[in-house]
Amino acid sequence: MESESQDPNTPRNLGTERTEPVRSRWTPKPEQILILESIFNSGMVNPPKDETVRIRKLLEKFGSVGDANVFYWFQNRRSRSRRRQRQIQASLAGEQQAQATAGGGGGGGGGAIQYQSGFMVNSPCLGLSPSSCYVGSSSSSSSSSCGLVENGSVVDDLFCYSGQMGIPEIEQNSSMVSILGGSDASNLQYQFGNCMAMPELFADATLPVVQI
Amino acid sequence: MESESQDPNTPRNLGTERTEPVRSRWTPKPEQILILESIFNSGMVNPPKDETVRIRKLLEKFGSVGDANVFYWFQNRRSRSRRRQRQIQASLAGEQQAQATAGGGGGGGGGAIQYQSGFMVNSPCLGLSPSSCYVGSSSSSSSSSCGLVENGSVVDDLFCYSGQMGIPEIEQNSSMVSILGGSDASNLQYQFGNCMAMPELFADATLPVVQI
DNA sequence: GCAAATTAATGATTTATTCAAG
DNA sequence: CTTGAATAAATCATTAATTTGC
Repeated sequence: MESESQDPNTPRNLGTERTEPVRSRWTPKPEQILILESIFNSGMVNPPKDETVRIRKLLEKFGSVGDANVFYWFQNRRSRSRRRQRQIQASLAGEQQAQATAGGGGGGGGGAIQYQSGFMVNSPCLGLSPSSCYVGSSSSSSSSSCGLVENGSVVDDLFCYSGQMGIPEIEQNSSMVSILGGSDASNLQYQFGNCMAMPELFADATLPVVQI
Repeated sequence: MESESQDPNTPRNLGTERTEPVRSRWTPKPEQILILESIFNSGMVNPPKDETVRIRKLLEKFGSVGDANVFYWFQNRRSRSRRRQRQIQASLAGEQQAQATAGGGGGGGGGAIQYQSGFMVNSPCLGLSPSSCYVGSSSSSSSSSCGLVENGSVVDDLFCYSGQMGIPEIEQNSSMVSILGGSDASNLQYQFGNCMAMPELFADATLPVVQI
């Protein structure tokens, strides 16, 4: 009720408008990206809702996040990973025009992404269960309730994924390096989140309430 | 660790699975469809979140619904409306192969769908605001808190959309007729909603909590 | 060094497609 | 076959990198 919210105008910017709601977006912290990447690389590329909540709670130790942000992240991650894979395939096909079925070994090439749209046991290593899920925050973290230690080697432990990972997909280049380099968990610039209209994202579907 | 024998496949059911949660889906009541159609036809083809909640609350007077159901309904409605439009266009183009720009009047043809990705003032007639939004439930409604009367003519009033509608799109054929024919608001077969894993649909995004 | 301008990366939204219940 | 649900693809829009001129 009381839906007398602010002026429902300005779907996008009008250019000369200054009363923009300035819909700001979540900016994941380096540690959060680490966690997300590790989960994704561990094979859980499409976590179900309950797992997403768990992931969100874990990420919240490093800055405020919403479930939707986590969901979006995985969705985008999946999509872009797939697209990159396709582009690689296309460029290879275009490059070697007619040299198909070159029986290269299993190591380097592109691996097919294995979805698991329904469920998944758990992330093998980072697991989200109270196992050894430690993230190294480089300096002056408050050591909150979750056991987060600052260390460099545990970051590698984060990526252990118990031997077999879901997606090979060699792409440590993008952000991981800079993360491990210049991480500083002190700046908590928390956005405010006006989220005027996100059409997706609803909590209840398929009748959570019965309501006779 | 426990990755062996947990075949990460089964994106959907394997068919032979018996421990299926049996994801049952929402079955909108005729009155609910009426409301939804009227809102859609009134021009609000993509209601923002708060409007969706309002719509859901209105629909709940006729049976249990979730916000996600409402969102899905509009999404599918938009999509299929557009597809039908396209098919009509395609068939027309294929039929009259080269007779383009036949200056026919404004009445019949296909109108372009006008999205409103961000907001919308309100539904003109049905409005969801406590205006004259009455839906005719054919018999023995409980006349709950919202002023819902049973009447045949108000159904036409429901579709009034105050003079100018958003999408002409002649398609009263599909469901509206059967609705007005065999409506009976008494059967409240409420589903249970197990919703094992709906990856979309989350309530919070863009940092609802601050949580320093 | 710094800030405006430009580009790249990516979070969020919408559309198209697919699957499956009824 | 219709249509609710789910997901992938495409697109939009904002934030971070970066370049550029001073």
